[in-house]
Parts: sequence; structure tokens; C-alpha cells
Amino acid sequence: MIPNRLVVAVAYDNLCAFEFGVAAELFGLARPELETSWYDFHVVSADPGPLRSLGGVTISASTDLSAVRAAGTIVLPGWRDPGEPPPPAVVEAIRAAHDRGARIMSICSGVFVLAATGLLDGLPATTHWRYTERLAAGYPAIDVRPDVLYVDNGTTMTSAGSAAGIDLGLHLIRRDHGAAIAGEVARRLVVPPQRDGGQAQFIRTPVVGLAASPLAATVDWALEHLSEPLTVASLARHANMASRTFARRFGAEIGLPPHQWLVRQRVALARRLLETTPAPIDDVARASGFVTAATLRHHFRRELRTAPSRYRSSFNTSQGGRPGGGTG
DNA sequence: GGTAATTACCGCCATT
DNA sequence: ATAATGGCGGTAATTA
Repeated sequence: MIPNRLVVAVAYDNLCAFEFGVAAELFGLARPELETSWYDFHVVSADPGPLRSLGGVTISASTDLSAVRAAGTIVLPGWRDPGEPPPPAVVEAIRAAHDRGARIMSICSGVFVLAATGLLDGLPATTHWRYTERLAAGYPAIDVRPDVLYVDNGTTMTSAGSAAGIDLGLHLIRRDHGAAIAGEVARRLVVPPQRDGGQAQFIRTPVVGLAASPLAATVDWALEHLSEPLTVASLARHANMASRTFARRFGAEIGLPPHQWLVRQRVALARRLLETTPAPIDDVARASGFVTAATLRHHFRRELRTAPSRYRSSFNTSQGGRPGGGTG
């Protein structure tokens, strides 16, 4: 369980309401459905007076900077101007909180507030692609990673563009509460529990992470061999564990039983093949590890509520549309 | 779509 | 003692 449940989001004048909202949604929304003690969420105002946001909205925060010093986790949404130094009192409060063991997570340009504390010196960090060069120029001691969704250094965490803040937040929840609960939160937000494809998440010191787990190698191996017959027993053998132990550990870390996860990965692969290749369904099925097309159809339909051929045609005719978004 | 054989899942519990 | 392991068996799901 987490040592200090107090999560504080810092709100500034001209704040980014979306990123601020991400923090509130992830940490502030009551989760009575979860059998666990959730976070205490408070908003701290970094500037005097009502805080303006886009469209004439104003926000007034409930607490002052003392909450930052007491916080277990501090969230820094996008800072208004990379060229403007953040308020010294805020910087000082964050540094003091960190010294006392608090974790700080920044979203997008919120990294500039965190960088000003010096806590990122010598460490990897990321931000929105529009700001990576500026961050590197302003803070040469920071190892700027432009091509990842987020970076976790253990007590300091940074994320790329706005929505990557969700990925980082879910990662933190996974650290605190495990994959199963993080998956529940993701499900309620209707976002994927872990974003697939493209940018890998960069984790430097996985406190509780897949990178350190003996399962990680097996997961990677399985993803490389999706087209071949895989059983839970063979995965367990690869991980040097008894099937029972493997399945139990897998469920605890990934949030799904091994075979269900396998099927999901295979459907995801089939989906990519349908999107990017003209291969017949039979070939797609075999390439994604379903021996017969009927098996692919069965799982495809259950997850995406549409048939593979229908998915492909709707994907091809309406790019960016909602293939499978039927009447459900 | 239905069927039969195989495989997965999970609670239980002895063992480490 | 607690915590993790792994075998067993019944039920559920998957597969061809």
C-alpha cells in the first residue's frame, strides 16, 4: 500500500484544464467499487486569485502550498510558459516535499516546473515533442528523451504530451495498487490499460514494474512468437515456473490470466494485419496464431464486436472512423 | 452452428 | 509464524 495517500495537483494561472483534469480524474474521483483505500486528492493554487483557463473558465483552489509539503505525490500539469520561471515558493515547496519522500509527476510542459527544482539533473526525462529541444537547451544536465510516453525515475516522473499523462498516471496507480486495479481504472476511463504499439514506455528504475519481473522476458518472447502455437504450459516452461505459479504471478502483474492475455494480443495483431495488409483472412488468422479463421472470428467478434472482414472494410473506407463502433 | 476432446482457470491444501 | 509454491480436481472456455 502507498505510504502517503495525499495527492496534490498544482494549479497555476493559465493552466491547462485538460491535464489538470487528468490528475483529478485519476486520483480525485472516488472509487467505491475498488476494495482498496484510494488517494486523497487536493488542488493547490500556485498563484493568487482565481486561476484562468481557456474559454473564460476560472478555477479557485482550496488549499495553499502547505499541502504540497505534506503530499505523498505531487502532480504538475502543463506550465503556462517554458520561458517563464515558476514561482520560487512552488519550486521550494516541491523540493522540500521530495526531500521528505514525495513523488513528483509532471505532464507535458509541467516538466519545466520540475526541472526548475533541479531534481531532474542527471536523470532522464521527457515532455511534449514541441518542448524537448527547449528543455534540453534550458537544462543541459537533464537527459531528455524525446521518443517515449513517459519516464519513471522512481521519485520523479515525467510524461509527454497531454494524453501521455494518463499513461503515466495509470503506471503510477499500477505501482501503488497493482495491475488489476490499474486495469479497472483504465476500463472506467475507457482507455487501454497499457498503450500498445509505437512508443515504448521508458522506465529507468522500475520499483514495481514488468521490466524487473521474470515475466517480462516471457511476455516479450510470447509477443515475438504469437504466430506459433503457445500454451500456458509452454509459457510457464519459458519462465521456469510451474504452470500454477506462472498463472498466478501473471495474473497479479498483468491483470489477466495468461491465455486471455494471449488471445488479446493475437486479436491485436490480427487487427494490425487487417489494417495494414491485404492478406486474406485465413492468412491473417494463421499469422496471428489462430489455426483456423473461425477461431479468429470468434475472438475478434467478442472483443471488437465486428467481423474481421467488416473491420477491414470500414477501416479502409473511413480512416479514423470507428470500426466496430456499432450499436453494441 | 453443434460436438467432442483439449486446455485453461481457480479454489483448496500440503509443502517449502 | 507468514508467504510463496505447485499439484490436484471440478468447472468453464477454447479449439478443431
